[in-house]
Amino acid sequence: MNAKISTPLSFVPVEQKIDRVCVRATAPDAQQTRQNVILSHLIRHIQMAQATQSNAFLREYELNAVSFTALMMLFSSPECALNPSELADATGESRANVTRICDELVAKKLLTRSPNSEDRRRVDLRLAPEGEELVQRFLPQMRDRVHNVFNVLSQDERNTLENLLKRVLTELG
Amino acid sequence: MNAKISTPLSFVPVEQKIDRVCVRATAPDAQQTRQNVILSHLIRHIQMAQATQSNAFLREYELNAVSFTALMMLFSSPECALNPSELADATGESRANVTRICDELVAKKLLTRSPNSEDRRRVDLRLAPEGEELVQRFLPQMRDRVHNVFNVLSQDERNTLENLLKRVLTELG
DNA sequence: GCGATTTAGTTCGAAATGATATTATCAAAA
DNA sequence: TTTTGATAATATCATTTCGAACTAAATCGC
Repeated sequence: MNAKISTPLSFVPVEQKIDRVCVRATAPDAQQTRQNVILSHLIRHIQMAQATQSNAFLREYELNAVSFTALMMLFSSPECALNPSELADATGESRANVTRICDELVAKKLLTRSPNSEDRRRVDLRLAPEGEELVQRFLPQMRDRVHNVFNVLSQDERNTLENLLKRVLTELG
Repeated sequence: MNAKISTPLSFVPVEQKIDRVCVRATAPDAQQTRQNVILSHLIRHIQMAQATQSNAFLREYELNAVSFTALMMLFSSPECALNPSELADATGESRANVTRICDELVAKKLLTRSPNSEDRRRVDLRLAPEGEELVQRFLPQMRDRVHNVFNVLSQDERNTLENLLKRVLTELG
């Protein structure tokens, strides 16, 4: 019953291919290109592996990683309320997708939608009590999942990683 | 100041929300939880921003990031050939998706499919000359895109980042 | 004020992706 | 040999996602 998908996440074959790309491409600064591409793919593989694992865990509870993230971001907002566009920024999802996700969450009574009194274009999304309970219930388990992954690094290393990733993200803005 | 007009990618609001999650969750090791969650979301946001940018660039040429990565991985393989499952590992995509992607690439004459002579279950995917040209043509531009992002880091910092990310990915395997 | 522009949110259609079942082949054990 | 199980690839179906078009409401410029 160990349906653990045999996921050979070994990055070695990927890295070898990137090496060969750089050899074949004969770029002027092949070494740096090689490293940049590797960094890019590392991030991609990590993200996909994380999403896959989170989704597999949450599926039993008829949730997915994006919905849970949305609930968590609401959970952590003042009065548990956000606008759809704020939620889109917080989760990284498109606004269209946020609309759909909120449809689902409202249908599940985890979330309420109400018109904003000051700006009638806006909508207030507010976490319902059931949504709050749900977040409280799953947070520890989700925390453990993330925990185990980054615990291979020391505190210093985590600080370094955080700093480096933030600078990279800033560059993408 | 903080309200940067054209920067929806600002991570600051996300980080503030993560902070509040940790405060509310009252975990025993809130500080470390906070950092782990931030790291997780940083990686997610970087990956999504990268994918969005690459897709936007490649769309003009009726390609997407995944297809291009597939072509690149073939480009760098011995004899420009791989099996679908190898290609799935190299790209991080599911096998089902690799089948579909290859359907497209074969239709575009960028790729050929032929049965493997030794094991008739297998299929040999081979980059067609047109596919090879295409990779050669776009590689410099794709390289520049990745380049600019990671160039904010020094050589030492890139080495560190590579090392840290590899250890994280290993933990996910 | 008032038209033009911008912004917030949604809708809709198309594209991308994954999970599962299916088919064909190989490998290994009985 | 026959059977059993594993593996490779695909087909099928449902879900997820984004982009573009759209509506409504606010704001800006005059």
